[in-house]
Amino acid sequence: MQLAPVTLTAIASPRRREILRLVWRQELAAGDIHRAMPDVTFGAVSLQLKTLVDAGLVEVRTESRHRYYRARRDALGPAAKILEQMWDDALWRLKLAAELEQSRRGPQPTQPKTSPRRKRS
Amino acid sequence: MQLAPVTLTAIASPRRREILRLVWRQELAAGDIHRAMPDVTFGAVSLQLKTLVDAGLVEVRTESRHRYYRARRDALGPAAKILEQMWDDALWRLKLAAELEQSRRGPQPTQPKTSPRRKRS
DNA sequence: CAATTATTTTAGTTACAACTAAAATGTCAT
DNA sequence: ATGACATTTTAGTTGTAACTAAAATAATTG
Repeated sequence: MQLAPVTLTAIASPRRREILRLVWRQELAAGDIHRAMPDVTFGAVSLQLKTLVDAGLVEVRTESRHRYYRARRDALGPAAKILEQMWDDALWRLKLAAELEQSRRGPQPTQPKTSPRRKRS
Repeated sequence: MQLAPVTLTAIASPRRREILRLVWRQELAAGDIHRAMPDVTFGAVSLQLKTLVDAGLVEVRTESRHRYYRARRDALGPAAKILEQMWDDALWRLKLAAELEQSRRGPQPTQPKTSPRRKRS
């Protein structure tokens, strides 16, 4: 399989990666996708979906009034791994942050926030 | 190893991919790199080099008047494979094109290029 | 048919990446 | 120091990606 340059530009956009993540393992209607990202208009989401479809990275199925989108994971080839890894890493970091937050509330913070010096002079 | 989003935007640019290819397996001075892409100014190349260095994808070594650049293949992680594959594919296509060209000069073309007409008028 | 829902498309705005030309910086030789 | 070379940095231009608001399309329901 050949990885087109358009694939690289497609996954370089955070917004499109967000969409890809949503439809990675399940079909979602355009409206569902928009509901998951309320900071942009429906039109914006629709345009990005079109970009992804044109790049061959997402497939669409029309059913009655709805249009269901789903990632074509195979078409992404080696890029699929990169995305999954990025998402895993992000989860990992979130988890770490949450644990840190937790411990900050608890009895003894394991690490002072800044200036690790014990004492000077 | 964590693959930063900046890596994706870095390799999404054809110009930066061109540079990465040049310094993939050898050090090159900024001037050498510029000489290999005469369609842009030296300044433009220098800016892209800076972008690549800032993204951590290229390292630089200063020696006397020159600055030598080289790809950090390990820092690219899974993206390295993608790039190499793209370049291999491009070579592959070039090779096919060359063979086609060759056979066009030879006795029997295996495939007419377009419009199989023998002669006009 | 009209009204409702789901989505796309158009036209226009804005932010930014990639570039150029020119000035600035740094390094070596004389 | 002066000049030549190698490169970076600055300031300004331009093309385009990402967006918004609104109009257009399309399917469904009463």
